Amino acid sequence: MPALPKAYIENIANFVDQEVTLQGWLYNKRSSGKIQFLLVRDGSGMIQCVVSRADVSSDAWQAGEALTQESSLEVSGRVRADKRAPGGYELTATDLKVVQIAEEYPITPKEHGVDFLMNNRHLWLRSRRQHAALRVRAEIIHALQEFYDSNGFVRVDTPILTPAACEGTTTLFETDYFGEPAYLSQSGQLYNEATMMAFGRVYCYGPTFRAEKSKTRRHLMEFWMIEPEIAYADLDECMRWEEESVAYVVRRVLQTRAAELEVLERDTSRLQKVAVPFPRISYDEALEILKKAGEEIPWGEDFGGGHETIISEDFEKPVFIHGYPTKAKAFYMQPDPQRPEVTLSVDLIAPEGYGEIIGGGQRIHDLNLLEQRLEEYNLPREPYEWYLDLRRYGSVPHSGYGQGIERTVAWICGLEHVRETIPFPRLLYRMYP
RNA sequence: UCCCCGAUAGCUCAAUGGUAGAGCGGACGGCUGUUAACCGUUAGGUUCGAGGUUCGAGUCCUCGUCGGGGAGCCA
Repeated sequence: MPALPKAYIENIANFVDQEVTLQGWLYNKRSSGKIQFLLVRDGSGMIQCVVSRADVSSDAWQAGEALTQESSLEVSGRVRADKRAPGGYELTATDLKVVQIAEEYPITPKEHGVDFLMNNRHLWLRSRRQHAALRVRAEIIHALQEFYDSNGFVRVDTPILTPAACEGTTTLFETDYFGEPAYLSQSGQLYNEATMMAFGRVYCYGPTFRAEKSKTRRHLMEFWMIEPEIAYADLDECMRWEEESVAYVVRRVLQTRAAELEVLERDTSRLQKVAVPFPRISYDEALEILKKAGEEIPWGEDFGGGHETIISEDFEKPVFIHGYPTKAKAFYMQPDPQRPEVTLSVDLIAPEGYGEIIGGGQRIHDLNLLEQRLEEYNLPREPYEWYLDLRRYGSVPHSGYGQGIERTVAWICGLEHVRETIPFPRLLYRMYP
């Protein structure tokens, strides 16, 4: 094979009328007696390569004949703009070399069931829609980090192995730490509050674990969260960081991942409307909306997924719900000084029924109140001594929040289920592959 | 943990209680512009498991296993 420049399909427009070599895999093939249409993907994109029997060596033609779905190959040829091609470009092949002939590939270009696809998740990742969703996921993570990094936040990551519950409510995965019990982190927040006192504005990004037997389209046992924590921020500033970051990310994905959104058949007109400011309603106002929709729930109870959907349908953008009842929220939530029965907490509900994508609020900064809350929630004092220290040495009002990456990806991509937003989802009763 | 639904060829699905089939994928052959290409030939089955009803069960009943959707909980 001649030494031609290597190209990636995402940059193929830069090589029009030049001869290049692509290294990739066969996605699909259509052929007749004298012409082969090879749909080749290389991880960066997909392009159709046209092999004419008259134009290539006999070896190259035979190589094309032998190719099965997902066989790996190197193909050289001239890049050509062609209106008939879905991506706008085609490669007129001059040479073709098989790297490996794939065995009979289980995922055919027809419909498949969820169970089968999940059992073949390691292969399913190559499919067009899965590839697009994970490309968008990568863009979202990149954009979020870029947003915080360029706004004075320092990324300071928190431990995954922890000695005790962060919030004491949810079930934790327990593991053995040289004879001592250790737990997989369900949130970096408490540690974030410590690093925030050192760096002012921080965020952590990493996996979190919930041993809840949740079996819905919005739940994973292992999911990723980005958690900012901001010194001297009140609830209002907290909401402003949330909406600015979310609007930034949506704008960014629309700009750079339009092709992927199209593969996903996402209606982007809904995303175009996601600009600051986001609407803000109180818990009490949310109850009113539910009441009008015929879903009356008693004051003090938290919303279910169905309730969030009803509320989100009243708004075009993500909507803040703030001021949840104290008893419905975690022990560290700062009570509203005007109404101690509610907290300075806030959830951000995504549009179109995608549910809560961010939860957070202002934290208790007063030592005595925090000690009192630990008692009220029946939490042991000793594991929280270091956390109480943060209120002994220069305590300040502060706020923070946690954004669930998979729910954010599901919303922006318009996906039915979070299992398609992460490469290898950990689901209830499913840990393979 | 609870409620609902499902399991038949590698995959997606058909089959009134009466001989288990199609499309895709595989193999072989044909076709010079195909777009989930098309056309012909062909191979491919312990109908999830264990019992039961019946002359006869893929089909009806019981139990179990696995999976899907949802609830609760949450991001």
